[in-house]
Amino acid sequence: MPELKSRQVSQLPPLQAIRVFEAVARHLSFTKAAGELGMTQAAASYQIKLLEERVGAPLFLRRPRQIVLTEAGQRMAPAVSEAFALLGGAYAAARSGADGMLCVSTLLTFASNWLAQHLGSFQVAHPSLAVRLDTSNRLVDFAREDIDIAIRSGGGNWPGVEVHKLFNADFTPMLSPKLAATIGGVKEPADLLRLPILDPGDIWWRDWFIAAGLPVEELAKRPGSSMGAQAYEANAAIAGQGVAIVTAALFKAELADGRLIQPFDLVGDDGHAYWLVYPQARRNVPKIRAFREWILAEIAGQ
Amino acid sequence: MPELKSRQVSQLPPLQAIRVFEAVARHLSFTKAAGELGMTQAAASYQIKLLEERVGAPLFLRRPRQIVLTEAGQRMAPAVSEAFALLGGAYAAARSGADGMLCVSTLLTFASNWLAQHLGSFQVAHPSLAVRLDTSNRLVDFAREDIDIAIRSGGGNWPGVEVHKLFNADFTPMLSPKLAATIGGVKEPADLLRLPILDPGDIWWRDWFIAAGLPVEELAKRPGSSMGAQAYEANAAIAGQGVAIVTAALFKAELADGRLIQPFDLVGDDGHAYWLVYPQARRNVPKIRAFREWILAEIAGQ
DNA sequence: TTCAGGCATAAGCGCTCCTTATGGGCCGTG
DNA sequence: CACGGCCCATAAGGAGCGCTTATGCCTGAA
Repeated sequence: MPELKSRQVSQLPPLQAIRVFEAVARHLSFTKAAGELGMTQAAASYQIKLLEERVGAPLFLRRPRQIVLTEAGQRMAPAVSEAFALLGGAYAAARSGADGMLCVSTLLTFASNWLAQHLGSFQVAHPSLAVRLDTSNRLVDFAREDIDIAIRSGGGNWPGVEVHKLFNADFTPMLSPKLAATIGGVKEPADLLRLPILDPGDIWWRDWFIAAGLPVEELAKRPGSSMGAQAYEANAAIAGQGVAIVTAALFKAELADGRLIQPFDLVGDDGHAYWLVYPQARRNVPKIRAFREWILAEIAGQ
Repeated sequence: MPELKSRQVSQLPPLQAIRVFEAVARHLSFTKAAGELGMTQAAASYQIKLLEERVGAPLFLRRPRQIVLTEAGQRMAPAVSEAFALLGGAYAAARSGADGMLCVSTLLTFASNWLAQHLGSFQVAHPSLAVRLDTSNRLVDFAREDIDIAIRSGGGNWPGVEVHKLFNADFTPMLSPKLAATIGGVKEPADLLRLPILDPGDIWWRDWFIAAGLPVEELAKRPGSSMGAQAYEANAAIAGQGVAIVTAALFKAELADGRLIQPFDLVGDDGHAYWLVYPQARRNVPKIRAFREWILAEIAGQ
């Protein structure tokens, strides 16, 4: 659309020159304005001259000890100042306003079993930061979604992002004490075979069974019912519906208050872990740095 | 004032990037925005990336077939657009607004005896141009006064200005027919000696007397009374108070209607002339070009 | 008269910003 | 299902804008 192009080009003034004009009009001094803008007096003089040529009229009258605005300059100055105030405000708002809202994409399980219990201390430490949680198991693409930082599970090798390991995604069977009591307690791995297995198709079960020396064929026979999130399976386990295989680190509260028990110390580990990830380019953004430092300290401290 | 400097520098965004942002936000397309701004898509991409780094947050989400504003971008876009509208308006107003007012500095005599009678046709030809006359005999300095164009009398060799000769500042005696009748008509130069000479100390009288073969000693004896402007002396002459030596070209109307007569064809010429002058740099400014072309045609046509 | 303050101007160069070229991702179509 | 088109990202390279330094001029004050 060439007509748009020519229209715009001719309609907008040289911006750098306008910025200088605004400062000079405010100070009524080339030297002072140049100082404010961090450049030399000669540069200011150059820009004003440039702008005057573009406008087609002098903007300042050069009087011996000072300069004054011409009529044309007087007409232009107020609007220009206002425009820059607007621009500066919008820019500042975007800078700090963006800092006021932290969008965290997190896995459902992590959100309900870890963040929900810890986020309070982050809010206390950063009261001006509003946290928006976006829980989904999708692998977020920072370029396509309005997400600042994410919790992911996996191998930790994603390109273009900064990663910090939170904890290993090891896994171990867990069940309610009441369910365990129905068979007189779970003493050894084989006891599990006498109980319902939640999501027996899960590769974790297979890995753990192998590690525990149990026959994996058993699993195949079980009716499959994947709920797709540890939190759901854990709830089923708490309700006594079966044994779930989950990451122990995410259920410390349930273990502590006895809703769940972890019958064996043996944990499986497929090399996966929970990671904190965010775009490398944004590692120094205040709110991202704040969240990173908080969560790493929180993980290390517990 | 270093604190001002740092404040400003950090507060204002990179303007070129902001301009690109405004266009991209309007089109929601890098390619189209780049087209509007007359640059390549790569350049727009570069500037947006730059701005995003400065703001500390992404401004657009890159979706497959289009881009959308992030929250931060949405906050910034309206204010930025408004600011640019303001800027564009102020700039356009200064460009055309400056064209709407033409400040002419002119000699008193020229204003009252030539411009006053001709300016009407200029107004008709350029109805949108308001002309402000600044009559004074000072030599205006375009850098110090808010003047677009000037009429000057002199040798025509001024530095830094464009000059056009309007007519020679030749001079010749003029008087009212009634005064001439009091001595039975003015037939030859010597007749003037029998009449009052207005401003006899004027160098023009001396030059003309010499050219006419009259004794200049006569002039020295006369009581001096310079009025400093031809218009005043001409008025005195019209009132019959004496003989004035003035530039004939400026009194064509008075000659035509008989208020003044020019008894001799002999004119003095000291090499001076009336000139149209204006800053060289502004020779192509529309209103200046308009006035120049008009006055030269007017002079040539009469 | 000299000095200080302020703007204009010239020369020179660095750095921003733009261009060209290329690649990748996604969508529609044959 | 593969291909072409559309759009954005990125890298490398170059041009010109816009800055700096240096200097001069003018004016008003001491």
